[in-house]
Amino acid sequence: MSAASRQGRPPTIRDVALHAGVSPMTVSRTLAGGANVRTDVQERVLDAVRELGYTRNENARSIRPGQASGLIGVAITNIANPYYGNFALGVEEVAAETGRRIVLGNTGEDPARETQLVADFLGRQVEGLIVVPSGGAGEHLAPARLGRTPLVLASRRLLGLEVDVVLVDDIGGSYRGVRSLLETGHTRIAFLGNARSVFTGQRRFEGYERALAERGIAVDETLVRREQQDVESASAAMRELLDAPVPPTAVFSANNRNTVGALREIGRRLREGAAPSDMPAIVSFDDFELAELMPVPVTILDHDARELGRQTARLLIDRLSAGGRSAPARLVEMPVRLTPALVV
Amino acid sequence: MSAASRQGRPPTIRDVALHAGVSPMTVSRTLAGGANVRTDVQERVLDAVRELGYTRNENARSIRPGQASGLIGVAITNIANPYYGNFALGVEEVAAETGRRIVLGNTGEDPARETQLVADFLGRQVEGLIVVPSGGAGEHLAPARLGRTPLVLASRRLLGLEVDVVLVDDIGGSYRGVRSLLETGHTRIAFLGNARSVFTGQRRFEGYERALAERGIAVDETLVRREQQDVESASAAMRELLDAPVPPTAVFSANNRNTVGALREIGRRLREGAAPSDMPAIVSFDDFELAELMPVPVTILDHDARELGRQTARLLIDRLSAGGRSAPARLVEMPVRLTPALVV
DNA sequence: GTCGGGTCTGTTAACGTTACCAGTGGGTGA
DNA sequence: TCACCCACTGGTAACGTTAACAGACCCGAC
Repeated sequence: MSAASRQGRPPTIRDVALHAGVSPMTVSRTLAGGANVRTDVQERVLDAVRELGYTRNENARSIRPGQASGLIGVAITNIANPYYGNFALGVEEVAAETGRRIVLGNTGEDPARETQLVADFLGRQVEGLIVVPSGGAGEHLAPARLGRTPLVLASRRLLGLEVDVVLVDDIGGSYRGVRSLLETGHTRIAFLGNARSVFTGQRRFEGYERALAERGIAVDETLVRREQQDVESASAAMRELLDAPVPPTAVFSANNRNTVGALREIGRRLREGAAPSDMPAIVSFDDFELAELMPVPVTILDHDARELGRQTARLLIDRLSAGGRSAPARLVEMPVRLTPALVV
Repeated sequence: MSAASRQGRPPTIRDVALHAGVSPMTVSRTLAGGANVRTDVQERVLDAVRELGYTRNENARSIRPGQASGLIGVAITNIANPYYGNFALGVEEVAAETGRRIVLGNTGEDPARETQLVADFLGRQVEGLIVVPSGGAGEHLAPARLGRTPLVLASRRLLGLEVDVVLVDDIGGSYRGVRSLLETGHTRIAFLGNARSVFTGQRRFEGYERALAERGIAVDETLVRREQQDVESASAAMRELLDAPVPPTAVFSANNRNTVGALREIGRRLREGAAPSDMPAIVSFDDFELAELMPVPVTILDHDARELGRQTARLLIDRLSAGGRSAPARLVEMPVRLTPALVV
């Protein structure tokens, strides 16, 4: 029988103390490492712990001053996206190294949910916050709201917020991707991406623009589609582009969702008898599995989401171990790797 | 200035009370909904809350008897896998409906990490646990360890553990998938899957076996590969199969990782000049994006991971709202949908 | 012998919150 | 006029934990 002493409530340190015939303090000391507790007493305590199935109440522990909760709040925009899954994995990895755990929340790109999430994280006494901002103005991340809780932003930046940020080299990556298309002779290159209001969407468009400008090519607004939110709308945008009187010969897709949507549309046309050689070449920002098996050449602009997570977590851990001292905000930019299309 | 009253520590309910000229109790009542607090007093309190940037300390709150933490611990084997990402999303969705939040942990298929994770979850006073077991014996999930904390298992089952489980119709799905291959005339069908010790690996093999047996075909052990852990080893296994004196004409892949590995190997051969018609047909348990664009026909056995997450969460929420009453353990089996290969 | 130092253990008082009880004051009905 | 109820507010004590202090004991040095 390992029944708790009180009806249906988990055993407390007092129950363990009683069971082992010592004071709660001795139990606490034993569990904290056993300094200044006789070995035989420690054993008695640990036996009692096992017998009662005692687990220390971390919440009660964390309300005492100086006791950190060991939690890091992570707010991402979409857990189902493997990109953010990998990001979370990287964060978790680094957090685990310092014995911390992550609480993960999904904002679904909704600023209201993000606000609520951050408030909840703070209420649970997280030691620090990692946020992939979902586009809102970000008052809920203002220093006054966060108090002493450090914050690191990932992927996107918020204007007017002086905090650590880890970004991807969106502009440089896009520039190189589009340049690779120009070098193989393409001049009508379409852009599929996020709205101007999305930080990465804007930056990736900048890279596109810059590469074209270098060749003296003006942006053709009829080739630019920036409102797609999901795979379906990306497919639709691709359909419009391909049905235009003079369709593009190449497409620069600024993110994973757009790439998948574009490829779905291409697949549809191939099944209807279109020739692969009539389909545009694709450059995709963000990797996806089996890209090398696509019926049209797909060049990948890849960055390691997991490493992005690690870097972000490291900046945060840095702040945490620095105590209260506030260093200036840092900016880290992750490199982007270009993988040329494999020819099937 | 919204400086906290005490150096660098977040404001407490007492600070708010002082600032609003009321007692802590009145603040607590206001924050709990405002019953029996005059409207003008409520406003004064809420003003003080805003001004000080006060957030209720949920940890302190949760140590009082009868106050639930509002947390659900979710242990999955691999966050980076979009399958589990979608699963987590489903859980989060249902949890959010009841105002609860999830704490997500990654076990990486390591029973030791799972044990640690569960202990930590319990220490943080989660209201319930959702676990995708990572293959260990599961003593850390025994009722004695969990006390009153309800547990629901997803995807896999643990022998000797009488708890709610949500499974996928592994056997039936595999059976149908393999039968579809038999019906199109294949008789040499290879199996790529998980080790016998993995619950789903065993079940999916059973479906494969059953479909073959129905046609009077004995399992050819030279066509069975069950030790692959990742994409690379799956590719290697596929290579061996294709290099055999009499290669299989079709491959049943029991999970996403094996499918991707097999397709990578097929892609390699196609780039080296092999004819698509010489490649085996594929049936894949688990969906993946752009399957319809593969150079060989891929039939998909799909189940909705997000819905699996929702179902799992619902079983748990049920237990939570049932109070202490213990109903018998339930088993839910999710259906599997077969999507025939699209011909390019 | 006793003093100093160490090791070991227990007592007390918080941490931030809320349930419970005890008021206070005003209104209503007899 | 008085009893009673109700709406409102505050004091007290507890939730499970640990830091700080205090005491008990033992050992060796003077």
